[in-house]
Amino acid sequence: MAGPGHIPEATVARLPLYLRALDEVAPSGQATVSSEELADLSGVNAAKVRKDLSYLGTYGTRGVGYELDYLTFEISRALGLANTWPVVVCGLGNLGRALANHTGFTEAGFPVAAAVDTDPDKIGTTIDGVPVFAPAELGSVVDEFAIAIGVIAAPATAAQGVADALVSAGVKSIMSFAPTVLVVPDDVELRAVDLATELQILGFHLHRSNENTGT
Amino acid sequence: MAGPGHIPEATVARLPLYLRALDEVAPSGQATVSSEELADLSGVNAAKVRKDLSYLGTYGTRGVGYELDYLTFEISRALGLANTWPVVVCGLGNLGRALANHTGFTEAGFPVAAAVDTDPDKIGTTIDGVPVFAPAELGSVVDEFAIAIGVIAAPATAAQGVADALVSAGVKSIMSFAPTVLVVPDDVELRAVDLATELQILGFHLHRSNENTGT
DNA sequence: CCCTGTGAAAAGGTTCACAGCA
DNA sequence: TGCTGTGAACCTTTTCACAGGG
Repeated sequence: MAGPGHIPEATVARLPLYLRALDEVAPSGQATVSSEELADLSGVNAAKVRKDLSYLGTYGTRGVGYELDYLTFEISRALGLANTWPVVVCGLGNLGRALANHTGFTEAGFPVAAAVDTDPDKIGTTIDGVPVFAPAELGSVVDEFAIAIGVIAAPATAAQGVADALVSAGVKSIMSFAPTVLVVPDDVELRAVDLATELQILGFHLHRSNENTGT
Repeated sequence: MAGPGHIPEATVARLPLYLRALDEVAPSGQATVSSEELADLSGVNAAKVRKDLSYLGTYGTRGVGYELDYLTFEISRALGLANTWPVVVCGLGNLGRALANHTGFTEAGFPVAAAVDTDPDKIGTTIDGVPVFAPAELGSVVDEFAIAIGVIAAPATAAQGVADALVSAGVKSIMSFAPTVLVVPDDVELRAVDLATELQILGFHLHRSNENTGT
């Protein structure tokens, strides 16, 4: 037995890819997968796959590969997917509504249990099966639905206030789509996804290759 | 003069943050910003800011800071924001519609010029001012609207086909929200944003801290 | 004295290459 | 022979610490 002493962040970020790859292999009925097969399906290289999996402990068989069921179980466990983690979506603009209704969340074990918005017309109603509450109710919502993760889809100007409210309510994990820097305590895990930033990074490369088309 | 010999990827990914920080400082009317101020506003540390900016060439004044207007201009230029890059959104499910209507894209210089969907009821209509075309029309859409970036919001099963079509049409930058690995030629820049994966990464840390709450 | 610019050190992550077990 | 597990080399990124100009 080799316990997962400490798993590097970069590895953690790839574990979901491996899990997806394993799901794709599963229907084939094969009992084992090689690191190369996993690598192809997850878009990384085989050496990296092996090193990543070695951090979970040693689950492969030399000359054979990894047992599919067992590996799936171990990765799921490392990711905490034995539990389901209820999510509250904060802000029901275009993006917020799409997220509240996003089937991929529930499928991955993160059901959207509640939403919060400032619009009086929405408060008290149900949107796509998700009950909508006022911001002031956030604390009790977190308790009642055992919210583990807050998703911030509010405008940039409101985002820090929402983050503060989530933190006060005891939420330790936040995923933000607001195009602004959020400040949270050290013990709160924050992941920021900024769509405009992503496009600007693509823009950099577009611009670069246009420049190099000269000379 | 020190030309931007080669800018590391990690730096490129932070340039949009600095730009946003500069926008926040602008209303104050101050003429210069220090690396520390920029650092606070963009959530990184000051040494990193200085090193990053040094890759663009040297624009700061010792003892004073960076001239706000000039720095804004230089970062914008490095990111290619002098141009606007029209975007096509492929797939008008929940997420696709939200993206097509996302004001942040246009504001950042990436107008959504067109959308593509398989639904005959949507083809030929206009959704939030964005004309919708059939997948088969993608080639001509890319030409007509001078599309620079393809955003894939189609289901996982359709995503690779959409990517192939975009590549055939000559698109060199793709942003994908589909929860699957996409294969594209080396000269095509691909950024994948997987929402379920992001939540799973948060789940890992939730799980970890729960474990450590014992003993 | 203040704040930038940058070598040098440290940390983190990736790739290589091969030993070792089935 | 086949494929895992892993030390070692390598590369990227971050951080430190301070020289140097305003």
